Amino acid sequence: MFAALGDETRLSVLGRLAHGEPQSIARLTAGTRLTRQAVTKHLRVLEGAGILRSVRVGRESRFALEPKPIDEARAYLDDVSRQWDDALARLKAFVES
Amino acid sequence: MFAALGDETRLSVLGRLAHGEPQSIARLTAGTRLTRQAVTKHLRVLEGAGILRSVRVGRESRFALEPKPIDEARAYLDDVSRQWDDALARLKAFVES
DNA sequence: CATAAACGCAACAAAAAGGTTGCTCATTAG
DNA sequence: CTAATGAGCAACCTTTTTGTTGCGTTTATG
Repeated sequence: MFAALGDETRLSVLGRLAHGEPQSIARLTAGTRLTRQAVTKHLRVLEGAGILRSVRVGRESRFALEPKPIDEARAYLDDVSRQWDDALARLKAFVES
Repeated sequence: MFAALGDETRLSVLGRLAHGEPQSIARLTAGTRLTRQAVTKHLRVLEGAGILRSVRVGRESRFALEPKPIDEARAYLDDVSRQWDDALARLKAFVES
């Protein structure tokens, strides 16, 4: 999941898909300096991580965002952050005792 | 940032640091099947991403969590999620009009 | 129907990531 | 003081990622 997000190209694709409608591969390729196949691979990675969902309509594949995995990632970070806060609080309590 | 989180070993290190006190490299290595150097590399990656902070105390380096970058990542995911919700809302409004 | 657009698949090349080994240095413990 | 522990550095190897090129297939368009 995080590995899928850990790439500039994929993050930019995500950004473009986040605030618009589903887009085809050719459309997503325009605006990058990469070939269509390179972009395709990135899209498949994101799809494999469950972040995107693709639908074939006519001769094009349209990719759209799938918000659930993103929420899960957010929840995970919440967890880490909260655990750390707790650990600090315990440390503080220990030091002050 | 996400790239730094996108590795099992590093995630587990993060998990172990999240709910405890700062730990040395040798300590973090125990419990993995990796060599100390391998773990060291992962720690440096996390440090390079700003997720960890290391302090040399005596002959050991202790690593601790730095919560700010994690909050930033969370905020980013919030953003993407919110933008997508808005996009869906706009689409819905458009369809119903 | 002929052509072009959008895509999938496979082979390949280059670069980056992940990991090990060997050696050295500094710090602590006995 | 001596030995052992905790680390840093560098070279090297293997695997994964990232990207390209070439070719074939399906769908739309003039």
